[in-house]
Amino acid sequence: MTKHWLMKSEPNAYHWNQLLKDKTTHWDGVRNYQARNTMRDLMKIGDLVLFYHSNCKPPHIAGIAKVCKEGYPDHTSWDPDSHYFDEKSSPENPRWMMVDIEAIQSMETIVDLPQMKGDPSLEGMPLLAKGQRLSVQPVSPEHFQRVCQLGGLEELLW
DNA sequence: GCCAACGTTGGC
DNA sequence: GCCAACGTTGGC
Repeated sequence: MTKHWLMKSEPNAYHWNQLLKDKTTHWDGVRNYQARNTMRDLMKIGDLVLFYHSNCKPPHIAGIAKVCKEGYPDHTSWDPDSHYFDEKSSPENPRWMMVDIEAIQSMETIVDLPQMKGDPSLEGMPLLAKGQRLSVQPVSPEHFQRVCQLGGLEELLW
């Protein structure tokens, strides 16, 4: 059963266009337990991902990706030179996990946050909940479908 | 730049 | 186990 997720990235940290160039990337740097557990336990190969640009004007969904490698240790967590270094993590006892994702396709038109907030059929979407800041979060199949539709991808079946 | 919301830390 | 202090997220 394919599941659906949303992953946030600040455009100046890792831009959707970079994923288009790279084809795939490992989602390193998540240092939140709930998001880690989602990547470690729940995200499976083939699951679909909304790629969200946060902390920009306006925040928006830029494209669709899929999980291409399931949870494994985030090596940046034991790299002292990494911005994401965590002294409590080691190769023997990794504390943080990541998945790999692969770009599928850009939105025809980006779907921005005000648009999503104003769409009645996206009511209840976790992204839109007040105060939520999870960088990896679930999306219902219906909400995923609707965002694709708003982004001009209605001809495709997700 | 502001600040509300949230998660983590650490003293007790 | 509680909770105050602190740091971060991220929209505005």
